[in-house]
Amino acid sequence: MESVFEIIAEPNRRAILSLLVSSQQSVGAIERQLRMPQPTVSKHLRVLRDAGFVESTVDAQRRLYRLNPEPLQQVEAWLAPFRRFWSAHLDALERHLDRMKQSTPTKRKTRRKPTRRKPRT
Amino acid sequence: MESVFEIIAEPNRRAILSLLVSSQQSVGAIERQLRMPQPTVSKHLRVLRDAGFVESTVDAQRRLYRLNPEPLQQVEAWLAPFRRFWSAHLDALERHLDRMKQSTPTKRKTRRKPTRRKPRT
DNA sequence: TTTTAATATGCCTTGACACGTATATTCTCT
DNA sequence: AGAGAATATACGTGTCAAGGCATATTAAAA
Repeated sequence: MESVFEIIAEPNRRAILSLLVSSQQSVGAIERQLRMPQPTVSKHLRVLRDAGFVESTVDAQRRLYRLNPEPLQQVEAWLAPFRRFWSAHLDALERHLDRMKQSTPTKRKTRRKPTRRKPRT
Repeated sequence: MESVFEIIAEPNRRAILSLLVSSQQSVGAIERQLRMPQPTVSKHLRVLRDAGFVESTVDAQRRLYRLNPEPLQQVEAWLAPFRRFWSAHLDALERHLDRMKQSTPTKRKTRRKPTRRKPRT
């Protein structure tokens, strides 16, 4: 289980995380609210904890799990560069710029019609 | 392949998406820049396209792929509620509130020592 | 029309992971 | 100490997706 993205790819884990936004929860509480078998909850919590998404404290026999934001910030970070795509309604503009750049590392004078392209090296 | 999260769970797909941030690219260009076999690229692009992450236009035999932001906005949306966890440095405050809520749906009088916390309810 | 470039698809294998069920572990309370 | 609650872990199983390789497809160039 490498990246944070694989962690949050699992629906149940996302559910657990979302649940923990409001407050910390015991395993049993999660189990009941999300209607999933206890071993499933524990296993997912294990994964989440190993990945640093949650932390736990002990309260007698029960464990209270709470959110730890760091790993999610990685997602946030990855997402950042894309944000410019919807932050304004510059859809058209952006598409325009897109066309202009058209970077293709190999030298390539590609145009459409009469002038074709050279047989690429 | 259901959720957008599973789509971006794959490292190569994330790489492709990131590559498309700068400009649209042909399959071959992606293939070369990311150093991955062509079928792999095509397959991932297929997945990305089916999921609405990219769109393509035809340029002779080659296809130009460009980004489509919508699906990523879903990630953004899911992430939103968590943002309050790092937006301010209210880590301490937040942890405090966390403790206060402490919801445990079932009736449960199990307490620890003489004076624990009030039996909730 | 034959060849070559660019991309897509099909098949097969392999590995990862989620789940269910059973069981172990650790507390608490009587 | 014994019973029961809360949580963790082990094991076996099925599924599904990613990769490799070969091949099909489409378009262009010779």
